[in-house]
Amino acid sequence: MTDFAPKSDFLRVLHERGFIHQCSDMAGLDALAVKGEAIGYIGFDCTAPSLHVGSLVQIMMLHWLQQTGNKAIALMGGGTTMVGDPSGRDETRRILTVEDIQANKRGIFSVFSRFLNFGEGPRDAITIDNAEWLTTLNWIEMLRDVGRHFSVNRMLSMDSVRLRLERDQEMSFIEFNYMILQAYDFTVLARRLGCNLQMGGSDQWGNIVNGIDLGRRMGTHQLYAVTTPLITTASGAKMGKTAAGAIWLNADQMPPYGYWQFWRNTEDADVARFLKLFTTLPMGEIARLAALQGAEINAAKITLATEATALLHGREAAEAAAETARKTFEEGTLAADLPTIELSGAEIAAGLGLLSAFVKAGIVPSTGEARRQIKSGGLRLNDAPVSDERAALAAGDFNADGIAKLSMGKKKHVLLKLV
RNA sequence: GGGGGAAUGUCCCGAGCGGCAAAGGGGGCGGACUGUAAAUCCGCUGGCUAAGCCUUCGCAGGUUCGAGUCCUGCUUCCCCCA
Repeated sequence: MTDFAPKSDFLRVLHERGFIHQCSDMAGLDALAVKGEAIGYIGFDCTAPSLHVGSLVQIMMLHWLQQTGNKAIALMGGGTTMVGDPSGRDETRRILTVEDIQANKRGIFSVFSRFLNFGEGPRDAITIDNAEWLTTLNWIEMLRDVGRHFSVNRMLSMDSVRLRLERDQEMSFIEFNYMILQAYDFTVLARRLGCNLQMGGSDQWGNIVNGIDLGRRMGTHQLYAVTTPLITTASGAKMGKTAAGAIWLNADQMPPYGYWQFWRNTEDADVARFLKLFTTLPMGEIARLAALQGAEINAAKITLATEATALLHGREAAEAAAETARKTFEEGTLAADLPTIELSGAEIAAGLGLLSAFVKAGIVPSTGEARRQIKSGGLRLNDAPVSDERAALAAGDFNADGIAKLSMGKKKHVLLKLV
């Protein structure tokens, strides 16, 4: 793969930016993409109301597919989510209700329009829900048309199944069928939309290749597979899964400022890789940023944060987040658009304890935690360390605009605003 | 169907002679060092109106001054035999 020089913009971009882990047939796919005839899809589970950063690599791949003149399909797994993908899971997924799945689908779709141009034109991206064909399948027909092409012997040898069996972990029949449905999706998309490429994370390789196989047996045109490497941080942690919660892509679950901060805090060793994967900056510019050493690399992190945030939330929100961070961290001044909690004057007059104020601001989960943080010197009111657990907020703690700043650690800041 | 084992601090793993807010990890949070980085070191890691009070060891009862620990029943999971 490394010695292959793609002729198509699509594969060249994916290759130089580090998106490709495996590909079923580089030359074959390249030939299609050169003509702008690659029609690729990625399936997205509807298990949560928003996608998180972990799905961003796939979204970026669709983005590039479209940007390089090919057709992108975002497949919503409204049907497959009812079954549950066992890949990479030790335990059976919780079975979601149909209503939940529908709600999740709406939340997830809102993100795609940021990265893809949807429409009716030949180069426009489209979205489609596999519930459309999966939910009306007839069991006997399915067995005869599709099931006969699957060898149970081979299914048992697939990682997603084998690993479970080897560890004596339960795998229910419904999950066992997941790979059949995903393979079937590929052939349906091939027949309906001329789709010829499925992309996904490296854990999807088995499922995707099954689809290619099924396509051949069912007489579709040649299908192709591309998978991305599993993206982890240099320290080995999975992307986007912090203890504070996942890094969601929907703004109502992860506001632009928080999203910007996530990228700003990237480890040094990850900066270059992430710039390539998660921004659309030209490679030359990335090379320049990647060459920065020591503390200067912070400039690259700021660029990474702003560019990545701009892709998702728009340039304006990204610049605003950058500015808020600059004021807060570099100048130490109040930035008005830090997360803000409103308080009434009456609450202050009634004597709101500082501990409770920190809880109210969502900085700590309990007053007990607030006490502990005070002991280790982690809490600050208007940048002055809090030392007295029994202190109460006073009118004097608020500035002329009726704002006080509560902080924990270096990074967590919340404004209290009198209304 | 028969026999055996397991469930612990609501993030995970895990120890726990009847005196237990419960060992030890991991993770996380805070502090120091730095550059809003990594690595390292230190501290913390049930709740509250806090020298006190309340609630935790699968569920429900029981024995006991006192139960995570003993007894009974139930639930779920695993293993062996059929």
